[in-house]
Amino acid sequence: MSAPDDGALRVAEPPAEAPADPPAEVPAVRRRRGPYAKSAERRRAIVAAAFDVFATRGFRAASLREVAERVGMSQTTLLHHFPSKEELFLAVIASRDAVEPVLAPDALRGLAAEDPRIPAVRFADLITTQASFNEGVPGVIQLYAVLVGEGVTDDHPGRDYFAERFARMRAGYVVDLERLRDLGLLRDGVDPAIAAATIIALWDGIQLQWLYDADAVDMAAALRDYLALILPLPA
Amino acid sequence: MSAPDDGALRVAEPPAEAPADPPAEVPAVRRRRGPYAKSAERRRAIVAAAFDVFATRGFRAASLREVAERVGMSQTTLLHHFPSKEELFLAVIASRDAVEPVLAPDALRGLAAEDPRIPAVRFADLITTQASFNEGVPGVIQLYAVLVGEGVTDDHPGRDYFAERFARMRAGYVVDLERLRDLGLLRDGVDPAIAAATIIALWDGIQLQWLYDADAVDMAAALRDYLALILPLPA
DNA sequence: ATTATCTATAGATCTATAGATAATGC
DNA sequence: ATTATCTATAGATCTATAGATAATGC
Repeated sequence: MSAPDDGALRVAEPPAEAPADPPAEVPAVRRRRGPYAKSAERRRAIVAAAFDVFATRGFRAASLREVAERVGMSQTTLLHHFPSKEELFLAVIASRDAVEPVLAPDALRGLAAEDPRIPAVRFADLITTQASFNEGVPGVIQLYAVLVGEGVTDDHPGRDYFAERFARMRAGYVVDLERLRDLGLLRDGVDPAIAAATIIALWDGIQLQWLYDADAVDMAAALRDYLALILPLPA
Repeated sequence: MSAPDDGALRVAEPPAEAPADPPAEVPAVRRRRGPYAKSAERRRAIVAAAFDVFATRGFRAASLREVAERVGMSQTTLLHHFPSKEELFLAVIASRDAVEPVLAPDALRGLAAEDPRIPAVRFADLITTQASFNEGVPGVIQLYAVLVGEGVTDDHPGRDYFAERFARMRAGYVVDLERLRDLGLLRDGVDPAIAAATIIALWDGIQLQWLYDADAVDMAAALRDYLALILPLPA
């Protein structure tokens, strides 16, 4: 609950070419007091409201006025806390990354402790557990789907974020899949790089179909079935 | 090249409660002449420009002024041809559906004419051929990715279109996969409904990654590798 | 005479800044 | 004294309509 900004004075590094001769006791810059106690909570409320507005409207069509209205403040007060729409956007996607599933995997139940397939089962279970968890927070899925599509448009503030996110996730899965391959747990002929991109692609794509018709697809089943094709998972 | 609208007079059906007694020769409604010769070409130019603007900006952030500017007409003239932004949108997605690949499948090459796997090879080849073709028209991929994400936002004119498109495509693939299953060409344990949704999801998702970094993923390879997991495709 | 095109503009936004007042805390 | 909040507003949009003029074709 403690704010990351502790209110301490932070001064930019002096430029290297500045002659080192400032009188020690001169407070050339007035001390900044930092945000008040309720500020962190206000910011959280703003980010939460912006999360919903961005998810239901997209970044560009979302208006700061609507976000402020939901929080119950004026649009200019909102801009006091987040000096631009883009900074608010970055705070929203950072908050999205903080959503983590309550891990309750029990896929290993009934599996002998010495079963060599355990690493593969764990890997698959982490993915399907997250997918099932996400079904309970549809706003998170919608925010992601809307912004990741909008992100490829010109001058979108999310472009770099999503490009890096994809690269990071692919690299992470590649490491996992190579490890599984080295344990003899990856089906012959499966390329870890292609499988990593495929897991992410399948996940993103099935979420999209789910947003259009939640009854028409089973997100966890689609992921599990793919993973069962490339890993030795118990039926 | 011929316009679907042939310029013939089309009158709305008279309301059922109207007493059937109009003097036969009275032209109560003046004859409409229909669009002039150059109108169809103008409309095509508008749709082409709107295609690009929607792809680079999304539907909501796109402006009719920018579309009109690209065509070289005033924004109000554009509205003469398409009476609202939404009607223009519908014309754009209709034009997208008209993009078809130049089919040049040669996956069957080297396959004996009597090889029983031919239906599976054909099915996979249609998909990967389309995927490879799409790489040559990145605007088509981007338009789709941007709009299908934006489509889940409130009151978006594309929502129904995409919902129906997903349903139609899933149903189509299910028919294909059930046929393959009946021929003994679908791997045991693969559910046609889940595999149909998976093919579409994987395709959409890999296109998204490709838009963010075209060098990082191989769209056709990802699709081919998945299909090779569920169908008996020659290496 | 109808269609195509334009200028002008209504009416409703939008983000962001200026500057005043109220609340908080050193 | 600094932060938080508000009203007022600048300046730039946006879609769509009204109404006039030009081009086309029955």
